[in-house]
Amino acid sequence: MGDIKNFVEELRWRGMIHDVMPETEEQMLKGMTAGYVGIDPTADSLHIGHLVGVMMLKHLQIAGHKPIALVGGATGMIGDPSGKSAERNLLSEAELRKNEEGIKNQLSKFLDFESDIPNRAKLVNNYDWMRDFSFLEFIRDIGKHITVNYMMAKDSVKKRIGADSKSGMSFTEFSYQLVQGYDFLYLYEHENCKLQMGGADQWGNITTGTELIRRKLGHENNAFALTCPLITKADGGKFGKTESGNIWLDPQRTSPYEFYQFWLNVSDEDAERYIKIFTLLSGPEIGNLIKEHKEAPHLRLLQKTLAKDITIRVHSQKDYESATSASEILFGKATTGMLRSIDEKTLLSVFKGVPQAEISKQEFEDGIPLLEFLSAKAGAFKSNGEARRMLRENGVSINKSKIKDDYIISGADLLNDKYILVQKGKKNYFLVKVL
RNA sequence: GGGGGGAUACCGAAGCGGUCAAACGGGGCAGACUGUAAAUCUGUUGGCUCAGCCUUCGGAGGUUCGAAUCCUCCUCCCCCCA
Repeated sequence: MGDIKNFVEELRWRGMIHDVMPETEEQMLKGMTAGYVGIDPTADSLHIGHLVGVMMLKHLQIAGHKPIALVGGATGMIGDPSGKSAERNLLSEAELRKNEEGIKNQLSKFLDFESDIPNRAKLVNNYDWMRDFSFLEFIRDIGKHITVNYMMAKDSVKKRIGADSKSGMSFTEFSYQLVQGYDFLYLYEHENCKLQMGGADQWGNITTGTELIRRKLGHENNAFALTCPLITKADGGKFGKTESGNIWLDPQRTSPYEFYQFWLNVSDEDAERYIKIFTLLSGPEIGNLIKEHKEAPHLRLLQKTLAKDITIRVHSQKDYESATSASEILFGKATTGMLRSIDEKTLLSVFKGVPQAEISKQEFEDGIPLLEFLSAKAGAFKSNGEARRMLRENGVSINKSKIKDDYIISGADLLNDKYILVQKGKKNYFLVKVL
């Protein structure tokens, strides 16, 4: 340890810097510095949108600095107005604590909280210091140092107060930046934390913090800010969302197979950016990968490398392997015949991440209308109408063979005597088990 | 407290007495093309026992042969003045 690497430079070549406060780089080179990222505990799991912040902390630790993950128990009860057009629902304390627990577990896959090193990672919850801070104390000791004029100048506020705002802004939301700013002040004083990082949308909130530190503690007290660009998709869509919602780190919410598939499906353009952000591969390694990928784009080396790296880190080597073998069977040249030749154990492991449904043997033998089977039973469609439509569009397969609306499900369709594979389009699979 | 504006399907937004299950855009889904990519093109996007029927346009009533469209009351939101 003791070796300090150039943290800012590392993030820079990875394209992870949107904005840095002047002299931040100098500070980070002086010696071990603590830096933090705030995480909203809106759920008991992180999703991949959180991953950028987590990676920043990871790089911070690698560079020899001390990462602090701040779970925003208190701020999470308020809701950050940045980037939101409407106020959010408030969370109860019980929910917050449960969420904190889940987040903590996931973070430890990335950060070293355990070792006996000086820059061991630390997890804090701002609820613990905000809880007993009375309103009167707060406005007297903190609110005093920041003018409303200053707060109103922030984009996050202007957007909500301007004429085109649709819902106005509550005092609670308005106070948000000050509460977050106080977090920074608190960590500065108690953890000697001099840096706050976050997404580009956090710049305003972070600088309220550095401003507060300067005004309350005096000008010799300098705190720093660094933000990374908001992760986007080349086509303008939201990063980290799919039809079925967020991509979570929790395997209960997003199976390792889906997780792997998400990264594998990233576009070429995005893959080049993502691999720098979400893996720890070195510059030269990434340069080579990009070069190789361009020579044979159809092999999708970038996507595969990216997906592998993250899946193993978040899940495990084993999960990665079963995800790839499942992908192999589902997207490879597999045919109905091949499906039939797979033994039950393999079949089940392949479809571990695929939605499954059950149907009784009795019901099956009595004969079941195709539409009902596809929608109500298999769960592939929300309504019979949708199933009908998809059949018309030639988008439904059973056991990898396209079917028409006059198809009759029978015992001949059973794989291993009890499974039927329903497929909607190319990528959506559903496994029905006949018991 | 006063005045004005608004609430339409996943989102944005038309419609202002029948031809409205509701234009248009975005998003979603599917098909073609491909590399399980992007771009593009096409179809589709309330439900059903689907060429017919049923339930929808903030809520409750009313006018009318007929209402998302008119009237009354209610709820919620925004803006301006005090």
